[in-house]
Amino acid sequence: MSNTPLAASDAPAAPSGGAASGTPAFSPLYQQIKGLILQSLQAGEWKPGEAIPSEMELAARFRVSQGTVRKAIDELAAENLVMRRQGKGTFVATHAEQHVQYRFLKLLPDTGDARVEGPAQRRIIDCKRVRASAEVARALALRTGDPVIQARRVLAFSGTPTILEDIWLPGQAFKGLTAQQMGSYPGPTYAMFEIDFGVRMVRAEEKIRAVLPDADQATLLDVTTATPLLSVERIAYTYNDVPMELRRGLYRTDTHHYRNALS
Amino acid sequence: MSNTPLAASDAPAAPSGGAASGTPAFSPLYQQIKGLILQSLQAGEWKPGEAIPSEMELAARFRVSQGTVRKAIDELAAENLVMRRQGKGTFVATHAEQHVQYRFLKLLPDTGDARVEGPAQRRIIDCKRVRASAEVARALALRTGDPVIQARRVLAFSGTPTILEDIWLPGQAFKGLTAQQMGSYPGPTYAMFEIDFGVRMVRAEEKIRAVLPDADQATLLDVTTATPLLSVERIAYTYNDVPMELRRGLYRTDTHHYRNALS
DNA sequence: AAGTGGTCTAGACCACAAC
DNA sequence: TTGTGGTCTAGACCACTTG
Repeated sequence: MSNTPLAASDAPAAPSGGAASGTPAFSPLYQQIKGLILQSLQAGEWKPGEAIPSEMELAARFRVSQGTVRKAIDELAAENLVMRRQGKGTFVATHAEQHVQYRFLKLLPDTGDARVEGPAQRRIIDCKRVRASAEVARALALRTGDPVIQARRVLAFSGTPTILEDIWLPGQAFKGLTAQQMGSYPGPTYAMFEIDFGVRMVRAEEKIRAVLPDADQATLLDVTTATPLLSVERIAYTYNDVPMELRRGLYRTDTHHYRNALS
Repeated sequence: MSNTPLAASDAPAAPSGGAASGTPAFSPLYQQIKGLILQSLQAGEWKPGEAIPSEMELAARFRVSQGTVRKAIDELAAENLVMRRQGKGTFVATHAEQHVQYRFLKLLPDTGDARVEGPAQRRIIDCKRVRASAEVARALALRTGDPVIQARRVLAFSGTPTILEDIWLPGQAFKGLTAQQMGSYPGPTYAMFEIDFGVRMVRAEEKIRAVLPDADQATLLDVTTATPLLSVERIAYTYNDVPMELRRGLYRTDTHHYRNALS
């Protein structure tokens, strides 16, 4: 078969892209296929937790070999966008029934007994509509003054308040989010975002500092204002690197620690 | 060709492993090839920075197809153990001429201008032979009282002391390490470990907390004892998950932050 | 021109899950 | 038994680097 796939409804453009401009911008076929699958994911053609079509079906749809589709899916799986299960199929990743709950939370109890810790108790302090400050607007790629939803909550482990979080969400996408919703949903908040708002967090970046809490923060975490805390500023992104959440966490690290693997 | 490679000097065992014991312990061919390449890397058959044999050569040596070798190398490259360069070959990864210097250091200046920051000024405070405490011994998989080398140093950026590190190394492997060596080597310390001691750090794990410094630490970092600092406890591993370094870092986060990407 | 890694294909067979 | 992802092969061709 020719390297250039035939024209078809879903078929990709010829692999060798690039017009008269400077760089050839060569893009391999499997990357183009990956992009097409990504578009379908983004468009919601397959919902979180559902199976996507089999490799053979996708190969037929895109007029390429199974191996090419496989390599595209390999990369999506490596980025945690889909999940493969031998004998069953490939499924759209979700924060709900994830192998690890709380995929983005790297705070673990100091005791080696990882994840024997029960789910956190949540206490919603606040949840209101506000206007974006310059800083919040920049983080969420909005304009200063745009409507945002701001929430504050405390997570406690076995009765000890351990995490204080301030969360900012674009008002547009999260219209109608209530404190009730934030507090009552069982399971990860990001799962609730998927189900109730169709917003899927795909990756995140964190900036970590050591800080001292102000009086309010100290009270909520049941520590003194002289207790050093971990400040974790997270920006979470959906598809296409669109920021959809700014989250400032204050972590107590007297019985927990932030764990990171380097390679 | 048969799925079972022929017996040869370097040829892997039959792909379907497992004797009469419980689990079949099936291991795909490419994993076995990966293991064999790993052994050669560990044995020093190819030095850091050198090229390993081409895929065709390895395929011939192991009596498998090029595609199988490719998949094995793919995984090694994903783990940063080797580095592929199209048209040139596959090279043993090194901390020396790494694309990013300081592969394991995630502290960045707050200014978005990443890595415009010059190299850190190093000041060795101390470097001596001591006996392992219970804690150090556990981290390095030694016995309490075994000889270890302990070093303390301060890293400064543009004149501001920013990182205070205490480092413990197994005395066995690092016999003869001097303060002179720690201070005078240009480039990453891990590169010096490779060249002078043949020890290659392959991955690491960090536990991060917020702490207050004691008087000594505060003095060395030019802060007060009320200044919250990031405590970064790192264990670095060579091949086969053998721990070879314990490092406790104190980071000032007034002009820098610890950056982490989640996916 | 020769050698390397990178892409793409087509087909065979294996392991796993569900019916 | 059927269908899924997973492995393995063999061969063709492309892109990049070096001589």
